[in-house]
Amino acid sequence: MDEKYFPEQIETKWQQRWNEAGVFQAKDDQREKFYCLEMLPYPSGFLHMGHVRNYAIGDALAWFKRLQGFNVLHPIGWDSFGQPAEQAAIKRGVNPREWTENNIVHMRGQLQRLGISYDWTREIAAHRPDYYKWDQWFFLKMLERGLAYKKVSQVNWCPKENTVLSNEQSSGGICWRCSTPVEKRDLEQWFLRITEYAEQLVADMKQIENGWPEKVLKRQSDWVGRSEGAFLDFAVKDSGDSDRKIRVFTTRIDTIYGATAIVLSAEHPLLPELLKDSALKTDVEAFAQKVKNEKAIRTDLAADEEKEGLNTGVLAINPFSGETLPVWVANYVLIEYGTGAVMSVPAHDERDFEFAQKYSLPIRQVIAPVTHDQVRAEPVATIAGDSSAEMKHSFTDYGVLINSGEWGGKPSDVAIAEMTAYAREKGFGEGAVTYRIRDWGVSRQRFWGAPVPVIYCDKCGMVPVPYDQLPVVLPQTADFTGTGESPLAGVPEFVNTTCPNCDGPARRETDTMDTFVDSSWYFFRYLDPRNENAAFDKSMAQYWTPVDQYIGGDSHAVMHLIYTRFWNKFMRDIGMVSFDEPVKRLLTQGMVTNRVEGTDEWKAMSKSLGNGIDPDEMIKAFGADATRMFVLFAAPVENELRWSDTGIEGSVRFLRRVYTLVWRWHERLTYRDAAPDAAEFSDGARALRRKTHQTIAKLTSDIDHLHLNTSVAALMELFNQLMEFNADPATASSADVFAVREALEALVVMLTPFAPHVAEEMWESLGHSGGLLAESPRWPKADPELARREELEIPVQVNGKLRSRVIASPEVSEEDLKASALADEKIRVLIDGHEVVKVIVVPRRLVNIVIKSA
RNA sequence: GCGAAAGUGGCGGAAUUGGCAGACGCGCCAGACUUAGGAUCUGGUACCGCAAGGUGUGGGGGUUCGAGUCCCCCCUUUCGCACCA
Repeated sequence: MDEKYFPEQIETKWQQRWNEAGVFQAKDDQREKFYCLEMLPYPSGFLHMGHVRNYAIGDALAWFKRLQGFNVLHPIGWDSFGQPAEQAAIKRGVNPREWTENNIVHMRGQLQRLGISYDWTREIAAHRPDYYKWDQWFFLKMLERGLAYKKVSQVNWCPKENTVLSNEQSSGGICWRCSTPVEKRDLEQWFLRITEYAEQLVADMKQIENGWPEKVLKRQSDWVGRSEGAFLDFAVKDSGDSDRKIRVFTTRIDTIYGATAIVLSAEHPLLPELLKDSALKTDVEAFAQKVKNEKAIRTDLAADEEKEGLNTGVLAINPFSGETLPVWVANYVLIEYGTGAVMSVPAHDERDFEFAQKYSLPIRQVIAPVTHDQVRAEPVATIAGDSSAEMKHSFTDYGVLINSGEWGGKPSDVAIAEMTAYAREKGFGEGAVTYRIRDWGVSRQRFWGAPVPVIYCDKCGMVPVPYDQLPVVLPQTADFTGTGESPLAGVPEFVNTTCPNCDGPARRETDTMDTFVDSSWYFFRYLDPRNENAAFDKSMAQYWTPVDQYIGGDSHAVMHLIYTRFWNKFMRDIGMVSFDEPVKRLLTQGMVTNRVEGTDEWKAMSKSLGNGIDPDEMIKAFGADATRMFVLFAAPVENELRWSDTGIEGSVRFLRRVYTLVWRWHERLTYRDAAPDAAEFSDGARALRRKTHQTIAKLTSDIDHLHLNTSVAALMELFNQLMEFNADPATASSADVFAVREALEALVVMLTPFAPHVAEEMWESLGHSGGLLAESPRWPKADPELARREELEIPVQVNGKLRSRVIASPEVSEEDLKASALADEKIRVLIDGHEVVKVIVVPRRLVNIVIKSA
């Protein structure tokens, strides 16, 4: 140990030692396991502060569990397929593979300089064939089970350049390069049937609701969009023969007597047939086309535009009331949801209300508000009773049915159940659940991804690549024109192949997979990263998974985190894992922001805003330990973290002061006397020991709950108390030395999750040269007896205001506490001459004396 | 527009879940040591007031012996959704 704290020296020294000893390698042993996982990074080339925060949080937990004796798995890898590599190829002519590999080398170095305790022997990278082979394997398994399929779907198409555009490239409905209006074009694309699992994705949330942030589950549940209601068939009234029906979906069957129209989406498949005999055929078709065109243009525009519609002249019959209703086409009915047709109930739906007002459709109230109490009576006043034309708003709450034939007088919930059953009985409807989630489109017309393992043969049609021919390896390079068509299509050696079925000439699929496929199951590969015969061994999964703690940004709240749940359920169904949910606890950490120069705005660090902070520079200037500790101390993990240069200096200052204190004591502490008798401890020493054990108790619980900022604060408090104790190593009694050793050792061990390098250094110099902190369970145990306060300062209030304090022992009886409060001099002055109405005594907490004011 | 969450010193944030508001750190002020200090150390630091004392957790009301914490209304900010029938 040097006299002065030189972070750089200490950090390289311990990084080397850890590496040589292989202490972070997870072993397959019998201990209780802890799987600590951080979202794997995209190898963009540079670590940013968001990464540092993510990994510092995970590492604190990993260290904590390791020091507690758990068998900890803490791995890292690279989400290395994806656009930026291909962009670099297009712009600068670099090979995506080289670009990616170089970035990995650089970022790995950065992570190592940060000293994150990863098991590097398990490192994986999505772009390597030994990894994406298993993407392809899973794809084929899904294909076998009918969960992967091909269907025509719309893509953005620039008619001038003849290319496919991504949503981003066609923002605003025009081509990003030539400003030509974008068309929607139909293209065959691969999909994974996530909708098959929609119900489970919602239902299984119960299993994780205690470990996942509520807001993430909320977003996922919105994303799945489960909605209970009913399908209802409205018979089309036409000249005679046919028994055509229009099926609608509704969640409010109880409002059906208020339906005054049926409204179809412009893309409704039945529309052409319905219009066959209509006099308005041409007009309606023109209108429908116009709506379709408008929809094609608005890709990401807000959808609160004017509602427009047109009466088709067709009539339909309300199956409950027998009433005849006009059938309209309108722009506000979505083909993607439900059945693409709705019954329009203006009185009880905002959109229908707006539409009805514009086109003077009748508005008929059929639900009356329930008046629970007087205060809630208000809605009645705003809605007319029988003359519904007076309604100024739609009334969308549940209530009691009126004007609804035999159902009148029934509450909504009862009516919904009964009417649904009735519809089913009579054969014109049934209860139904719809979901908003749609199947996962995984086709990408890109080079830098896992090729979809499928072959097309003129004779045999679509043929899956046989399992023993996996992986389908990406060619070394391709022609990166940036046209939006799959670059693989331009590589004949790749495309041309033979049919596995008939040996005839055949072509390979040239689409690659969405990178979210790679990240859906990667953390299972860490368990068994070199396995050549399976994605992972089942027994490994049995031991290590589910993940105990997953940490990452909340930008992945829906996409990645819902795909990975889906993937797990699929793996369960094919017998690879035995549980429903892959992640027990999830933390979505807050963003790291910095002031944008010249403004008052705090925004996520980025190159383009020029407000980035380079982790390497911080490590150089302050050390990895201080950088990590600051990031953990500055804010609660889930909050936004505003960068502060002076804040990080505070962290170095703290580490340096601890270091200096250890330096002062280390020679005295390396030899141990026998433990002194309890009676030998001075008041100060007992207070120090109390603080030590209180701090141990606090950290043991705080770190587990990832309250890392308060953990660091508690360590600072313990340190402050050590300074206050102010013993001199040269003259201290052996009891004092004992107390200091206990406090200092606890402080050093508990500092490890936040500043592991300097902690190891100090641990060694305190006489533990035999073994690394990293190697054995050294987390201290709190002794509740020592942590207990010997005396309490009990606040005394008069009428709820703090007036005095009395000293009492923790065991004091309520009676005695009351008596000493009433006897207190300051209190006596205040209550003198007043009637004491009541005295509230909260044991160990406070006394409140209620008096009548004179 | 709809929905959710959150508002505590100059700043980041504590507060055992209804019981001493402001832990810890940053910043700031004063002092010490220094040729010097943007190093280090010591002390101070919610607001008003010389003080006694009073006020104080976005604003207003309420429940309670007692409210940052619970309830109602309002304001502001942030996030999510965007015609989901």
